[in-house]
Amino acid sequence: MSSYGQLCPVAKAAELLDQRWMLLVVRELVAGSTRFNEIHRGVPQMSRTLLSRRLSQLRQHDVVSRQETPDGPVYQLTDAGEELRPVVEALGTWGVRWLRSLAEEDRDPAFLVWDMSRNVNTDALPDHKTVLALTFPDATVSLRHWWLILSRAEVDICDEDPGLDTDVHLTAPLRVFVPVWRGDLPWHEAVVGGELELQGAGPLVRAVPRWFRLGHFAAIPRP
Amino acid sequence: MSSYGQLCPVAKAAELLDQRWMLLVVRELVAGSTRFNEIHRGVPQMSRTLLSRRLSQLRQHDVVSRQETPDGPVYQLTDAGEELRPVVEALGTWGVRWLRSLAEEDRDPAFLVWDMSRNVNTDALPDHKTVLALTFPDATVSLRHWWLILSRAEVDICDEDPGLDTDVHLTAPLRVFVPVWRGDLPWHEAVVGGELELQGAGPLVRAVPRWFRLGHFAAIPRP
DNA sequence: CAGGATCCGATTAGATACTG
DNA sequence: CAGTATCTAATCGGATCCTG
Repeated sequence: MSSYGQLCPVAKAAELLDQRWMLLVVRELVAGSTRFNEIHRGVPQMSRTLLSRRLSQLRQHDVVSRQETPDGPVYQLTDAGEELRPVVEALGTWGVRWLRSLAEEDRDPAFLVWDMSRNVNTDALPDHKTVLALTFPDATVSLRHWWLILSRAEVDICDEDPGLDTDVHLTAPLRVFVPVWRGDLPWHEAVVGGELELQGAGPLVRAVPRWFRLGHFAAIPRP
Repeated sequence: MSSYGQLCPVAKAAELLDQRWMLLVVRELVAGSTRFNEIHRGVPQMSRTLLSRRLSQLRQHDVVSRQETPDGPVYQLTDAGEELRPVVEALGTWGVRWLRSLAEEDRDPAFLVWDMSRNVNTDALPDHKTVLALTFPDATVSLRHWWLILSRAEVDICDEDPGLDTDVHLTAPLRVFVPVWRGDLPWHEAVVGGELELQGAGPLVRAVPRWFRLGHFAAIPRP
């Protein structure tokens, strides 16, 4: 956290926030994660050691508070932290508008599914527990198959067959589904193009697109 | 510029922007600097080598364009770059509200005077060329004395006596003047407290505060 | 689950010298 | 003025192992 030696508020803010992973940790907190492992699920490629350091730094600057509870520590944004929301929003808005090209390694299925799980439109779900199987044919074998167990109470992610009946099976290459999730490609266009397939009972299949809100920045207009 | 391996727009934007000095370079461009050395004057502690690298990266991502002119190369924000303004604004707004404590080394007189020079309210200046001498008693000897030569056409900075008649002499420790410039301490309060002194003809002295707009984020309300 | 301590390797920033 | 090339030194992040 070496200093820039400048009095400018941008410099002082950057000193804290431009450190590696820092903005993504803040993104997770802004998104509502509070537990250490919950935050880490949003930044799985970050080492836990570093996450710990970053959280300490945020606490030192009164951006985050930490409270011990019977269930373990809970991290929460302070008033100062809450006001970082516009920063993250501005950054994401800019990113989705102007940084369109994604490298292969950016299409991490683990993050994608985790992001899906926290953008479930619980109101639109069927009354009963529903199992949505996901297959990304172009992903590494170990990251190719996922299951989302959806109910109004909670959403579970499995990376191995949970042994439940699958209600709907979604198959699409990451090359297609990631742009859909980011809002670069309309859902129906991917379906018509034949690259996004849905199998299951008709009414359920038609309802699937409403089960999710898509990624946070999908609705941002593009240049 | 190693990748975060995430599809999230915040992550993609951070990959580019969270690199050391990057946001401050963007700040300079947003502030209107276009020439290499002009940009560097805003980030004097950054090595020119690194500034060169950062500008290349910004060009690679179509944030900045570079045009050869008879006077030399000119850097300008593209449409994408122009849209980084909200990011810098959000960051600075947050910084000035929540990061109040400045270390000694953050009160760099060189940056301060440079920032003053580009926040001159030319409309409020006297008709004739005016020399404002600045003394920061608590600064290192070599950074203690400055002169601003103010006219409606241009503003010049000198770090040694230009040999012109001084119209107004401002004396204040950085410990006081930097908070004034950041908007943490009202100008008149510093004067009343006796720590900000102005010497010169009465009408000129009274006009000085109107010659500057103060730092860009000085007017942001504080929590 | 939630980390702290340590060590090592990769990155990368800075200094220096050089070019047109 | 406006950079580039190269080398080195310091930093930082990740992996590993450990704790309660």
